[in-house]
Amino acid sequence: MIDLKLLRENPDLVRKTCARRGSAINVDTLIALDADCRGLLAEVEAMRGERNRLSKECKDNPAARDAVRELKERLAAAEERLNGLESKIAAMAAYLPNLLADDVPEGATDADNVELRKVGAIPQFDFKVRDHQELGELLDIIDTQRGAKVAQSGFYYWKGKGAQLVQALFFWTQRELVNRGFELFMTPCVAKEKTLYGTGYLPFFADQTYGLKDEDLALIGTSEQTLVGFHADEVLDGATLPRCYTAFTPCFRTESGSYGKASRGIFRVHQFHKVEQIIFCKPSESVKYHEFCLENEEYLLRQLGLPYHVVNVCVGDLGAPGYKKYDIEAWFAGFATYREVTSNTNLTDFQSRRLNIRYKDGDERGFVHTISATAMTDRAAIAILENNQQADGSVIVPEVLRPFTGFDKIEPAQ
RNA sequence: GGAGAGGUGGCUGAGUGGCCGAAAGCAACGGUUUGCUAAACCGUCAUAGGGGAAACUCUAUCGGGGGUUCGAAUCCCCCCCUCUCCGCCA
Repeated sequence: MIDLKLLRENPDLVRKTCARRGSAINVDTLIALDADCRGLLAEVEAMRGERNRLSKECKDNPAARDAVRELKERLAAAEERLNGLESKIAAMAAYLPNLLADDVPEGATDADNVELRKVGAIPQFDFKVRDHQELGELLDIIDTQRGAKVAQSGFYYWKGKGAQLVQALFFWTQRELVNRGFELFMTPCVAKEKTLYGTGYLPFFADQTYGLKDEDLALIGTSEQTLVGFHADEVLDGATLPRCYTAFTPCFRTESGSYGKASRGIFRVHQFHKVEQIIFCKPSESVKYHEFCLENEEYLLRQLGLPYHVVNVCVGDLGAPGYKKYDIEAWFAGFATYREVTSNTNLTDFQSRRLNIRYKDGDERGFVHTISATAMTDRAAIAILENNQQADGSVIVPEVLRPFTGFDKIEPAQ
C-alpha cells in the first residue's frame, strides 16, 4: 500500500514506478476511481450532516422525521455505491507496489543484480568436492529420505552433529544480535490472513503460503510476519525508536513454481529455519538501519569464515513491497558459485500503512518504516559443510561455533 | 471442551435512546506561585478524513459487522477477543 494521497498529488511518480516494476496495475483507472470516490464521499458526508442536523430537530418538530426518512433512502443508495467504489479501490490498491529507491538497478532477474563487493577467499580443494547432499549422507547428518517419508518431499531432518551444528549456529546468531541491541522474541508460527496481507505477503505471494484447513491461519513464511504484525494498530512512542527485534522460527513455503531451481539437497525446501532482524524506525532513519542490518549480516558471515558477495537487487527481483533490497550470496563450494543466504529489505512505510503502525514524537507523527533482514538460516550451515569439507568428507566447525557444539569437526560415520 | 464475567480515550473508570466524542481521577504538556529533590493552583490534552487564509466547521470512530429508530456507547442479532473457574494437557 502506498499513500493514495501520493497517487493524487504525484501520479507520474506512481506511473513511473509501476512501469519500472512491470506492474499490471492501471494507474489511471485507479486515479479515476479515486476521484469518483472522493466526490461521492463528499456527497455522502453532506447527506449525513443533514441527517444529523434534522434528527436533532425531531424532538420538537415531528415533521422533520419525514424529511429524514426520505433522506435516509437517498443516503443508503449513495452509501452502497460508495462502498462498492471503496472496495474496488482497496482491491486495486492492494496490488500497488512500493516506491523504489533511486539506486535500485534496472533489470528483470537476479542475473541483473549489481555486485557491490566481494569478501573472503574462495576455498580451493585438491580433491573432488562433495556437495552438501553427499556430505549430509556421508556424515549421516541430513536425512531427506525420511523427511519425505514422514512429511513430504522438501522436508528433511538435521541429525546428530548436524543438528548440533545448526542449533549452535542459530543460538550463536541470536546471542550476537542481542549483543548488538536486538530484543529477542519467540513468536507464533502461524498468522492470520490480515497479518499476511499487512506484511505484504498477500496478495503478492499468495501461492507461497501453507494455509491451515478450516482456520483463518497460515504457517508463517518468516517471522517477519509475526514480528512486524506484533505492533499492528499501535502508535509507538518516538523515543523508543528504533526498535530492533529478532526471533528464531521455522519458516514454511510451498515454493510452488520453483522446481529445478537449485533444488539439490536441502538448499530450497518447504521448511527452513531462520533468525530474523526486524527494525521499526522513523522514516528519516530507515536508510541508516537498512545498512545496519547489512553490517550485521556481513559481520556474522565473516565470523563464520564464509566468503560472500553483496548485491544490490534489481527492480525485477525486488518484490512489490520492497523499496530497496540487499542480498548476500555466500560461496557454496558444492555448487561452485555464490547463492543467496540473506535478504535485507527496506520496506519504508509499505507494511506500516497496511498494518497501521504509527509513531508519535511530540508533534511529529507518521507511519514508521520497517526493515526486514535475514540474520541466519540453514543455508549458512550448508555453506559451512560445503566450504569446510576435507578430503575424507569430514567438516571443520567454524571456531565461533565450537563453544556451542562442543566439537570442532564432524567426521564420517563408521 | 464446559460454565460464567467483561471489552469505553495513554491508563483507571462513569455513562441503558437525543443536552455524549464521551463525567471524574491518574498520567502527560504549558503556565503561575511557593521553594530543598516536591506541593498547590490555572489551563491544554483522542484519532483519521474533508472544507476554510484563519477563526472555525463537517464526517467517521466507545472490540468488529449487521439491524431497529427521526436519532444508538446505550436496544436486538452474529462474530472476535480478554479474564475467572472446571476439565484435559507439553
